[in-house]
Amino acid sequence: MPKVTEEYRVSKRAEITSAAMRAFRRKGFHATSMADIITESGLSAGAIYGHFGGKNDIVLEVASRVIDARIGKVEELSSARPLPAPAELLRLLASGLAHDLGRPAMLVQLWGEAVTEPALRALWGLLVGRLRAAYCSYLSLWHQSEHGATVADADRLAAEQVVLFLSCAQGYILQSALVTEFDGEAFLRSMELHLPR
Amino acid sequence: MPKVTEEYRVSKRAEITSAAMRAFRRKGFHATSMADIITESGLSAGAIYGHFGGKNDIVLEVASRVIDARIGKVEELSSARPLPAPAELLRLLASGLAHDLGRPAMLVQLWGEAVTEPALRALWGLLVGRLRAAYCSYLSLWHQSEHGATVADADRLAAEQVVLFLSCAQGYILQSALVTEFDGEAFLRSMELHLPR
DNA sequence: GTCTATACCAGGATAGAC
DNA sequence: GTCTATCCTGGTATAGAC
Repeated sequence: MPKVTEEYRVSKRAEITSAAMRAFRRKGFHATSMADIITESGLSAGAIYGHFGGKNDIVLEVASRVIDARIGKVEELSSARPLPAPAELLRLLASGLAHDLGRPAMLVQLWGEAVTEPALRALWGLLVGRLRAAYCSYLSLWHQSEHGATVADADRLAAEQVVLFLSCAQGYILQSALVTEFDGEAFLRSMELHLPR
Repeated sequence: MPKVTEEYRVSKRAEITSAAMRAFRRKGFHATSMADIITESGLSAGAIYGHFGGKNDIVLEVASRVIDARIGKVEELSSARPLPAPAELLRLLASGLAHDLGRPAMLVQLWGEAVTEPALRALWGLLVGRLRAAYCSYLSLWHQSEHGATVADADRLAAEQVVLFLSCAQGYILQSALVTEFDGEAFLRSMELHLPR
């Protein structure tokens, strides 16, 4: 295969994915039809089906992008000095998410979809596993640097606490998607006060 | 209107709602079609549309039932003595939910749906508001009885913390619906260790 | 690779008899 | 109130020309 063709293919997929994200962001996930994606991309049905197997395929790509960005952020912040505090990390994740998606309604719809779509569910499991691992090593570093814990103690604490932090991130996403008068700042302040430090 | 007719109407609605819940529990929410509900109920399309405006209507009823049961549980446990600890309350809610729904996949799909269905979203907002209020007064009682806090202090603490507890409940639901090898016990133990007490 | 046009299907809802 | 049969819409995916 000639290299130009491969590059072209990749960039075309990215272009379509971006268009889909814009559409999803505007109308939500279920309400967006292939016709919407076609319009938004400026391409045609045929062109899109030449690059993706179908709507499901596109969704997988979009999900990867969004969650990958979060994993990248946690990893990046893990090597920042001074290390941000746990609640501060949540705040930074939230603002990155808001920047990418506006209201993260799309993610909530993605969860709903993953319940019945095996491929999406598998992908989600994989990505959240990686996110958890990244969060876990961040937490371990935090306990070492902030409280001078031994590596073993820090790892154990991190493993226990990571599920709590993930839940808070998920709760934040859910509530900001569904509660009309959601007060993100109040939520994050509450995390600062009452999450383990 | 004659009383028998009204009673009949109510019991018929309940019968249909139960059938719908069984179907949802088995196949998930989106994958369940009206045809499935019709089969499961042993009734006909006409009969069902005589009692509900459509699928959406049925969903609203189901959602009410499920969340109402949770609210009732929190209120009931608030007057139990000795008052269960916060993490214990979560454990009891989780087991009640498992009893009603098995894997609470249906709830996650409901969230996804609520993003785009205004009626469902409004209902969800209302119900979660009530759940939050119930949880809040429970937490206040807890701080008073366990730590001898003044009413004012207990109320303030409760208001700050309630969002954290709700997030944990939501995280539990999400993860138990989507993570194949989800370990509910480990999750709850982690809550016991690291949530405020 | 991409376009237009269209086949095809699932599923929610209704009509009309009883 | 309930049944059967059927309509109709919205939406995915494909066929075939360029």
